[in-house]
Amino acid sequence: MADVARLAGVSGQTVSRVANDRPHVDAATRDRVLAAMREVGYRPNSAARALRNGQFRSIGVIVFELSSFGNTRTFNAVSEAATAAGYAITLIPVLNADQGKVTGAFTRLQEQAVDGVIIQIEAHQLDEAEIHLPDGLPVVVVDSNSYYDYPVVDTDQAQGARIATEHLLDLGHETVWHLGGPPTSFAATRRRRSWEETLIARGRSVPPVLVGDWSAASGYAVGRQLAADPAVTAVFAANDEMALGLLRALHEEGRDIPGDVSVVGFDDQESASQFWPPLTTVRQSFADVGRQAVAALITELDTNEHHHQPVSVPTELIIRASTAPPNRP
Amino acid sequence: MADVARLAGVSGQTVSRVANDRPHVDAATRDRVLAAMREVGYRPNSAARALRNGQFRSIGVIVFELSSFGNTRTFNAVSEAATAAGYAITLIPVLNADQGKVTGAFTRLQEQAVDGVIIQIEAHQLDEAEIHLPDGLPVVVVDSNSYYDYPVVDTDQAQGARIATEHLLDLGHETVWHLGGPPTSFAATRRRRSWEETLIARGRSVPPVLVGDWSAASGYAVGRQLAADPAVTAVFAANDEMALGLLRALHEEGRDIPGDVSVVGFDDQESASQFWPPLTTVRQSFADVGRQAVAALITELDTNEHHHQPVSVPTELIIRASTAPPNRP
DNA sequence: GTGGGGATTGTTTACGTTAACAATGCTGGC
DNA sequence: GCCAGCATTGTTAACGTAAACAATCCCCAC
Repeated sequence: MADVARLAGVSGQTVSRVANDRPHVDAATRDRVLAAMREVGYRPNSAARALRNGQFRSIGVIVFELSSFGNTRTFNAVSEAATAAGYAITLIPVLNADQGKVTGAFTRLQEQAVDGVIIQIEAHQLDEAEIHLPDGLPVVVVDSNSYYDYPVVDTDQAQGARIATEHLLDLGHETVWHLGGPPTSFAATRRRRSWEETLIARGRSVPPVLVGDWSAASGYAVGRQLAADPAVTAVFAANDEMALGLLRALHEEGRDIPGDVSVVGFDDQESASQFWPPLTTVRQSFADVGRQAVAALITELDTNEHHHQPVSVPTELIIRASTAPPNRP
Repeated sequence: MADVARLAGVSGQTVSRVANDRPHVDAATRDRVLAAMREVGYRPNSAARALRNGQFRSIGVIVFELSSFGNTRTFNAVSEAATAAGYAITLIPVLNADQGKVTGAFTRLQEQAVDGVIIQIEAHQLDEAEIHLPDGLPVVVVDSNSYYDYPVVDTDQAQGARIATEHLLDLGHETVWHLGGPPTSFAATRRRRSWEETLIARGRSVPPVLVGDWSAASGYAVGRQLAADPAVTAVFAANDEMALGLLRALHEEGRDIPGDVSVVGFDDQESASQFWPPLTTVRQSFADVGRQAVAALITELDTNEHHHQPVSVPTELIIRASTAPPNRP
């Protein structure tokens, strides 16, 4: 900056004004400074800026398990939205989400001088008492329970599970089995509960829940039980991956899909349309969740006030070839 | 920091020494300072640190298309490795990789005061002439061609394609068709070339290449042609997603896998083992690529010298149920 | 012609940290 | 007992930027 000032024959302050597009700079002077900047290859040093202004134009993101499909997609949307809003993204991945790790991640983010934090970790893994946030560091929580003292953004899990279950019932199935996600997941819990409530509301029997861990392999393992049971004619899988494993188990057992068994997934991951058969599933908009989370955080940053209404992003049923009315014997 | 110093009755310098675990601090004093830190909730301000030290302990990552499987996995590994090494990750996603965007991403990273950059964009999308790096900002390129003036880390695409093709030939197939990735991708190009070279080395005919865009949907679209051609008995798909679409096309055409047609994929994404049938595929270790990239960058940071040998991470053939010897008519 | 007021530019200072140097006190060998 | 030398602690200055304030200068209304 000093070089630029010298070259342009102005003070550092004027360079600063030009760099920040502030008024009160003569057009000729501005051009001179801009030319000098180009010549010197001047880039403002954001460390100094951050130090001076007390903010970094940077958003910290704490993610647990970037490997899973949904988390990745959401993170992707968050990063795009943040970038579009002129914020950089500082990522802290947390491998095994225990208290210490999460708290440590927070500590690191504080040190990184981020302006706000988006936590993308299922909330029950957090113990509020354990996490000490500095006052004034805005936080938005994604994919979690909503009793937190922070704004929460999430897919409307209940609605998604309901339309999936109702779709199968409307096709004429007597009841719907459920291949659930891990009980440690709030999303899984809410999908399971909504499925159950939907069945009860329609006066149907509620079959026992089979539980996987989101992975296709677990869907296969659990799916073998479902495939072997001729009473099963309709299954709602808590995500597409497990549905994929279930499809394989049904194929192996020689059961026709959707002739013998209808399957609905959840996510609408890109390849779901290419499963065999193409999967009927609940599309959730990770992109919207990410965008909304960033929007909520930026609102907090700008206005400095929480608004605690949780944001629920609706889902949409995508009907493909894996569901059909049951074969009447 | 001033508060801590006052509370502990020492100077700021001593607090700094404690914070950085420097010697020359009395044990009693250290404890007093630590207690004061806890009481005040002191966290060092990394902006000031960065300003003072000229480095941020932060690595910038430029990623094109975080949505694709491989990129995401690699990025994930990069973030974990960097975190383990005590570096934070600053992500700049680039949506549509044109020159301007990439250059802009660089600019932003420079402003973010990162210590080094990992570029995870296929290199042919970059035009070296267009990119002006400040001297001394170390760069490592992932997944790209290797004629760059930066260290390059990538999966050994040629070896992977070779073992896939040889596996099919060894099973007794006359030749191997190829469902290739987009020609704009270096990885796709190298896989295609290696497949071709392997066929030629064995004196086999080289069928025309069919090209997809990595997506399962494109694999299906292209796969329909392959499925309709009875001469096709073995296909090497350039990634698992396209293989999934191909499997669907073969199922639709009523062709038995692996009885009529054998299929090999590339990636070994998690669900490949649950495809129908479970997919024989080439496993590439994105985790290794990410770790190596970080290691190379940190070496550069520490020693301040390039070492230009490209790093090639080997692949491994995972044999499952989608490949078998051809049916002899 | 004169003074007020706005536009433009410069000067000073502070942000929080740490390197370099200075100062103090203590230990031990002669 | 005295001084060298080391351990401990404090003081000063600087990193690059921008806010606050000060200083010019020019234009225009009277």
